[in-house]
Amino acid sequence: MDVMSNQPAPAPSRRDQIRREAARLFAARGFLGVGVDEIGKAVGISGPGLYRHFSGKDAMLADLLVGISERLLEEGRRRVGEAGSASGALDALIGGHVDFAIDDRDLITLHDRELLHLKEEDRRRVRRLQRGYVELWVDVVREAFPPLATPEAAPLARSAVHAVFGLLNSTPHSAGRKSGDSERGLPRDAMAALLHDLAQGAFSAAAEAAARAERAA
Amino acid sequence: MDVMSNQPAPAPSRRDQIRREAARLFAARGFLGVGVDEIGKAVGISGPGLYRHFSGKDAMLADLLVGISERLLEEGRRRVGEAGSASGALDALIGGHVDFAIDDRDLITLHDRELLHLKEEDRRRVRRLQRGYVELWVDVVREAFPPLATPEAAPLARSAVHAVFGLLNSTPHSAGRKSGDSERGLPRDAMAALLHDLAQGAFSAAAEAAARAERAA
DNA sequence: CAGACACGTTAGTGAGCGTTAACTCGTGCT
DNA sequence: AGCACGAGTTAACGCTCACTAACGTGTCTG
Repeated sequence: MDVMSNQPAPAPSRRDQIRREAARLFAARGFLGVGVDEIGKAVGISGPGLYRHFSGKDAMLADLLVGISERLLEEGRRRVGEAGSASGALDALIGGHVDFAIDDRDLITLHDRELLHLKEEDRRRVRRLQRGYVELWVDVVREAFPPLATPEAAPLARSAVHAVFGLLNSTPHSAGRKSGDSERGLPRDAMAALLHDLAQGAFSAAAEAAARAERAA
Repeated sequence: MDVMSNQPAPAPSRRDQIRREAARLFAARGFLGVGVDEIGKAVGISGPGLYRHFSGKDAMLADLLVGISERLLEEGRRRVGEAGSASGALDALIGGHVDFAIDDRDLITLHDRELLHLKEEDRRRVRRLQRGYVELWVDVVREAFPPLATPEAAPLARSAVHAVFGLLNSTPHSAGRKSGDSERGLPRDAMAALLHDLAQGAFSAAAEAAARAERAA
């Protein structure tokens, strides 16, 4: 549990507080459904005091979405770089995404729900990061499953990756609210293991489908 | 393709027009992001003329969400009733959901994105229908995969069903806009076949995981 | 023909909301 | 002491938007 490496507790800045509460509220009621007064109240200041920390409501959302996308891509690249084999890299990618999906449920929700409320510039930035992340997965998956490596199977591999993202990001719909709680649903680690298995099962099925198509041609 | 049974072409009522355009707009920009004037303009009348057909903006969304949920549940029950075996029933369920996810992308998007903007009463109604649909799947899946039929595997089966929904509903993220178009992504039937295979692969993996857990106990 | 009625129109209203302005208060630096 | 500055406060502005009111108009129907 990493009890030894207790850094001096970075003292969550007000900016981070706002990030967390804004993410929670946006996930719960949608970007347009939350007023700035409400976000202010959630962090203990009221209303326009937020403008000392963010240039506007849009900027909060942009900060959140860019942040997630960057973290996902960086961490993904790091894990792939450290892996010894293609299947090991895929395992690492799946594991990282599962952790993220379970532990940062709010952000996962926002990630594909509120993209459209960004200003053109920020949206392009997030889209580029997301595309990079997808590419990373597609490359690894195709290397890990030879039948998907043929040129004809490329669109299939890409669609399979998108579908598996949908699978992994399903946690907001199937689990309870708090982590330490025994509400409806599986305990955290069992859920993580299940998602991991489901994702691998799906990719295996995609590979088999590609192999069948190859044989038929 | 059922060319013979051409009913007198029900002449899409204005109400249906509104449904379709509202679904499109809500899916594209979010319920709170589109104004009634915009919906009006999309169907050729302007602004408050909509109130002759719906009691309010909320009522349009409620109509859409209740409609999808009812159609999914009814069609699901029908298919399960007509199937000869548990695995046949699962196939039929998957096929039905895939068709729906691909052909009614807007509604699929709304289905889990805008539920929170419903009035308490409508939301409860939709939730009950959704729960019924999930139950239908869970029962069929557990019957089709014996390792999932044990009492201990029940939460696992439920989570797997939710995850597979996420997988099947991923089409809005991975396919182009129009059906007859050859934009990025797989052609419709290939996408349908792929999703079918991925879903079955995921369920098989869930069953194997449950079998492993059983053996370990 | 009369009038009921379905289906629209434009103008207006009241509420909510993001943002800005003007001002206050503590805190550290010179 | 004096002062710049970060961090908040309340008040107000301007705009959007769902919804209502009042009014028009063709179309069946008795």
